[in-house]
Amino acid sequence: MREKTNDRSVGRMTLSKGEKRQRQIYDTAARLFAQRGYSRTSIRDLSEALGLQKSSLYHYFESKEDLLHRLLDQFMEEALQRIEELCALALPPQEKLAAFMRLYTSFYAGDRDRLSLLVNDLDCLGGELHAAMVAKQRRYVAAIQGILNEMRQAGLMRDIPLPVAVFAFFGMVHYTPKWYQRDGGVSPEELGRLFETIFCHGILTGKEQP
Amino acid sequence: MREKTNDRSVGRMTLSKGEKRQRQIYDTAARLFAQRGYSRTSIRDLSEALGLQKSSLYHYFESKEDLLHRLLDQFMEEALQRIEELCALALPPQEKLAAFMRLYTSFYAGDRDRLSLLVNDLDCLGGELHAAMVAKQRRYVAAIQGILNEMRQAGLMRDIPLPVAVFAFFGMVHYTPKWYQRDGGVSPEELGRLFETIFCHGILTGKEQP
DNA sequence: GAATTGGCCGACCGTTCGTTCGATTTTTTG
DNA sequence: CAAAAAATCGAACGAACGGTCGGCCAATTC
Repeated sequence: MREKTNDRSVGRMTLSKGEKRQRQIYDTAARLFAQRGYSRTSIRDLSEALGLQKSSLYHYFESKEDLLHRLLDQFMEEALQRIEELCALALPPQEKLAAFMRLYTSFYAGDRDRLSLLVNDLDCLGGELHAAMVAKQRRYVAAIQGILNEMRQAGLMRDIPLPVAVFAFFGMVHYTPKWYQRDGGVSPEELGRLFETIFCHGILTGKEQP
Repeated sequence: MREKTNDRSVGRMTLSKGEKRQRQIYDTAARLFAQRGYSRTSIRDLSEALGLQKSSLYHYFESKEDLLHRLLDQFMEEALQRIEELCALALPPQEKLAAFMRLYTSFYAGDRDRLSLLVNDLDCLGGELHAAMVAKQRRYVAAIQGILNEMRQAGLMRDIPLPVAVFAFFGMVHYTPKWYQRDGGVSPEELGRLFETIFCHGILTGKEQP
């Protein structure tokens, strides 16, 4: 039950008891970790929230760190897949930039718990696990940096250092777990459009904009 | 040596041995807490970095939580003082907004360690201490929200919900500890001007801009 | 120079942490 | 329905944590 891929579950619609439990554990862990932070949330906290003994949990992950890694890895992998899918499209850079921001924002702000882990607790991983996650993060940065570079060369961008622009955007999105709530009247998709407005008007010259 | 105010030190230029030690301890604590996070940094870590026994540290603060609170309180108090000083000035709202952003950014990005504590470890405080810090934070939010409200009423702002605009800005600045380094070619003051550019063009209509 | 204070040490305490292990119960398989 | 596998339990472990206490040493005060 702790193997990375479960062959029997592909293409089936009913979940076995163990699979249901696994999802329940992962979701609860993400929620608790996001609420109180990974390091201050104990395995005991998690087990009590689930109504299980803490020793029972170790049938679903190898260690607390492994649990965090699985949560982060699944989340980032899905995001990366969608993003690189979008980057492969043949779109004019300006439209690609806007689409990127809408996708990134809506996906991340749409799963507040996981984003919170990504932003706050990634450094709790050590050694290889940490390095692997950082490597995945760099692929995001490279993606948006590539798009912005095109815009710069086309003379469409203000005189702002590329990293400053990139991290201004990441800052907006990655800070959302601290304040944004889905049920507050603004959907993740709307938030994506709003960030697109702010960022595009913020870093682009209006030369070719409507 | 752990009293909140030290009468003998006011208006004197030389620091006693204990006062020097106190600063050394606070600065080292801020650095370590920022590097590895408050909860994962032990009193033992701090004592080893200082070359002292951990019991010795308790002459300078009452508890680990008290130490964090002092770091945050000093930092926020100084920031608030400067900000409310600026807000008291009779400036047109647009200039005030720009000045606010430059001040806020340069002050916060100028002390990466303390900002990191503020963003990441404020929730490690419990009860009254936490409530007091949150109350101070609200004064920032109220300040910038007030300015933006003026701009909105004057019809100078895009159709963006006020909280979204406010936290987009806070997001940019509060995310800087994750990537920004003073010696990377951009000074905190320059960064403030860049964020001003991005944010103002991002949320304001160009109607009354040069 | 004696008395007082502030700074520091080293040993120790109780608690909580993540993790392990063998036994037992529940579910799935043939 | 029996055998195999998966899931859960309860007790225990060593390590690390924040914090305390009494005594020692050096600096300051009178």
